[in-house]
Amino acid sequence: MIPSDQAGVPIGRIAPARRPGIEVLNRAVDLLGAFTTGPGTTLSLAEIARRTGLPKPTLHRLLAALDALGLVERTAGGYQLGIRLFELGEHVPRKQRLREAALPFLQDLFEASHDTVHLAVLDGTDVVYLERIRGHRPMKAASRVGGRLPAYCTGVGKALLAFDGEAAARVLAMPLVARTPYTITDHQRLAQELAEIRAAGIAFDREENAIGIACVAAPILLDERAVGAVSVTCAAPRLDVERYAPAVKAAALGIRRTIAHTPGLHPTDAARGGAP
Amino acid sequence: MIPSDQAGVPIGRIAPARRPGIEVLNRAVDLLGAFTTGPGTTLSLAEIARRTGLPKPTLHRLLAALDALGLVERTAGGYQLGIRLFELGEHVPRKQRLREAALPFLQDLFEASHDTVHLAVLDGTDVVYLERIRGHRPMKAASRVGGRLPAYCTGVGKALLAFDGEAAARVLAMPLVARTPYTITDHQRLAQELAEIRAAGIAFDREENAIGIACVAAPILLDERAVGAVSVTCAAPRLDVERYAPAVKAAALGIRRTIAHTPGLHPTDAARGGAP
DNA sequence: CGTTGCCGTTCCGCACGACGGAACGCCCAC
DNA sequence: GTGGGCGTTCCGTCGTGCGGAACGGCAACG
Repeated sequence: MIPSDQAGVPIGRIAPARRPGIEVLNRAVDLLGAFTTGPGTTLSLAEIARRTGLPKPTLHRLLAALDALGLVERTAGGYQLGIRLFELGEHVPRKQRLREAALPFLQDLFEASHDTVHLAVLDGTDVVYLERIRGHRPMKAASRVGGRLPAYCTGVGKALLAFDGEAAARVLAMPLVARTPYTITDHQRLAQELAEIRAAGIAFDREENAIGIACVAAPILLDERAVGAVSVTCAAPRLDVERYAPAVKAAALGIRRTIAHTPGLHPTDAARGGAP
Repeated sequence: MIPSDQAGVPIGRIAPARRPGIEVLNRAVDLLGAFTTGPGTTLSLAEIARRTGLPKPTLHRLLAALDALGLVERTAGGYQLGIRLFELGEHVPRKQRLREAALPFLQDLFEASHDTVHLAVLDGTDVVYLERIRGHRPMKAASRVGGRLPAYCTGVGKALLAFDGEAAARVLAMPLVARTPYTITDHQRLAQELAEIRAAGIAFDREENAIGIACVAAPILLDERAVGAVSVTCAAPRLDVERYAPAVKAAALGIRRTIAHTPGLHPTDAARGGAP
């Protein structure tokens, strides 16, 4: 009687996009991630639905659950990330230990250069900034602590990739989109540059991520693997970024020395970071 | 015939402890929380099982899922909290905005007192520390940024409760366990003290949380409600903590002025924090 | 004023995915 | 050799997360 019955297979069902893991968790983290992509820190349910593509009733339920757990807080204008997340974030050892050991050296580097100084680690195929020290000079395309950028187009990112084979392999198997005319988009060229960085122990970014921004970066090595990277960033016209190379390298070595054999600085994972 | 069959109700099934929300999420957060209770930052699966009471196969599955999401990282000796959590934590507006506005005032307070300075907010019936500035004086019972303490036995906690009716009500409906001989464990007495704090705009902690530690705290008010609190902490023998009261109060007022009408500083929630 | 659009919210029956006891292989300490 | 603790896999069951549909409130519109 009802014609559409014949279809048998429901049409609306667009490939459930089989991801590994537990669906609810994946979705919940997508939801939380919506707060870190794009501007705004307080999002309405509808806005989250737009960013994540999840159906509204589902979000409603998830948000209620996350609110009760303190991962999200309900405010007048919508929802925002909750204090509990901050609490958990402060207990992340990769961040905690590295930052603690590195801070004095970052300070020195800042004194010496009076330009923006960064400390970052690798996560999948991205870099995440753990710390930043900056002066009063305006810096467009401002990075932020807790911010995330593709590794292949940043100084710290390339420094890290050069000393992390697995991660490099993942990046080299992934389309490299141009963020400026200077971004490296050719896999072979990237592989070659990583080799050079590996040899020199220093990496440069010359407006590959943002026009007008250049930087020098050095990896912090431990057992032949990079557990983090330091960099000095400044306005591109000043081509003397290279002047800071020795200082940056020295800072990285200093940090390496103080963390010596601190455990738990590199994860032993492999998966993750696969790109469409 | 197996006699136990007659029971009808399975014995092992200890009341599923009906919590609201989504079970998987509750458990996942319990799991993550295991890393913030007790010492150690790298836990084995078995250790997590002990702390959370969850069955091992379940944990195994959860950990794999959380690892794939970056909330947890697998290392040589077990699991640890993952960078992704730090990333999310840095995007929490309650923390971000307050901290940013407060930092200069905290610095001033430190210059003036040369004792440990704290910035904290309320979460449920606890306080969570957002920032700490401390000198070289050793301070036992060390607090930590991202740390959590019951509100009723800390200076900042009482300052916050005095100006948050809902939270105070929740605390007053909850058993108050003594952490030192000086801890307030009587509900009526606490209610009275909160009233005094409300009148004076200043709170004291005289070894109520830890022996040998005293502090002065003042709430940061916005629309009659506390959105955070500042405190100066020092060794208890020095009974002149009161000397700092004016400075602490002034700092709180200064912070209040700079955040003026910043939105999103207090959550509108209610639930949560119910205690067994 | 009715209308339209977008919002957050509730309902409810179905299907699928999380669940965990049981059992396994491993390594280490005794 | 043996016992205990560990991480891991399997698999049948049942509970629970799912989301389309429908609702009421609100603001902007003609």
